[in-house]
Amino acid sequence: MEIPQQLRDSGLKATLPRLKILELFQHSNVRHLSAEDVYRLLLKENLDVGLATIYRVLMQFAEAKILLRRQFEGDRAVFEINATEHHDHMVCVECDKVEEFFDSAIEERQTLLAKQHGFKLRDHSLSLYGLCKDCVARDHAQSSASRLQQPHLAARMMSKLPKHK
Amino acid sequence: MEIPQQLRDSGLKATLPRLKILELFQHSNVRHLSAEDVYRLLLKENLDVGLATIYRVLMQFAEAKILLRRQFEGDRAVFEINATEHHDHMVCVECDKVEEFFDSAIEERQTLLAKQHGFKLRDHSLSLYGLCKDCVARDHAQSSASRLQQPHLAARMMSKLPKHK
DNA sequence: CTCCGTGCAAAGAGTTTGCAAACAT
DNA sequence: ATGTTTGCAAACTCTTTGCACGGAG
Repeated sequence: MEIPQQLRDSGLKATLPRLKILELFQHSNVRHLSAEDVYRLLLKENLDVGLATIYRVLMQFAEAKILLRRQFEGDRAVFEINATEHHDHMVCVECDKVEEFFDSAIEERQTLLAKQHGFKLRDHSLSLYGLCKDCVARDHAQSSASRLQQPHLAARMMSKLPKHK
Repeated sequence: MEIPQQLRDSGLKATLPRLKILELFQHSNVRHLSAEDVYRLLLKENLDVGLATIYRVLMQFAEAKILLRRQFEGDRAVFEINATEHHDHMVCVECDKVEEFFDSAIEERQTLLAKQHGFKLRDHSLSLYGLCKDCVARDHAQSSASRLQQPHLAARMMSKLPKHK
């Protein structure tokens, strides 16, 4: 669907900040972005947007179901585009990378358990926290090569951006 | 185990605020409390504690594994005593009540999925959000008895405390 | 007596809101 | 033209921290 149309369907005018933000989520290779991530990426493109606007737009997009808001451990919320099937997440506690997964067995158990408790399920969130494949490998390499003084061998996709908090 | 002993084992002196807070978690019929919940409950007992102290104590208890910190949807963290087996939560989006559940099938799938992704699992959190049995019943009663002008029929265990946020 | 722990006030991080100017339609 | 949207600054919420006093061991 055309992007401007997608916006109009939600009663939102097709403004530059909104178009750019949506574009980011559709084309960035990082699917999960925080308000600040979006802010910095737009500044990089010399877009003069305020952080407040980004929060507002993200909120509107989430209400319009264009984006999904996710709250992993910690304080910052991240957003992802709502185009794929429902899924849960594995979050790397070292590089913050987010992987998605889906398991119908777990989904079914959840539904069943809710029913057993007389609970009317509306939403659920499952997140696994740990070390991703890359970080396990890197950590292992480091402990072997011992005294390389923490090379901090890359990995963060949002490269330069200081790991806030 | 004696409470003061439990504290000393963690290198914490047995002070009044710490004793009272621990006592709260051990004897309150509400297992999940936020810093502010604790604050208000202590004030009710005419305990003159600062909110900052509560945050500090909760943090120390969480580090000492006496309490577990949980972050459900939204911004406030809640704590519960770490005395029972691992479990996950169903959180009522209407009355904020928290129910606990455990399902070994889900646990096993999680472990398996992590392994398949080369992910070194360290922690995980699963929360179901929806309406608890009581709220479903109350909502249903209301829509039948129609115009009773929102009786707000009870339910919140933390009674008088205004629903912060 | 000696630190550890406390209350208070102030700082911090992330997010939201009020407002006048700028923009989409 | 007109109702929306924006950027800025200030407000807000939850949490953490600095500091001097007070209490535990």
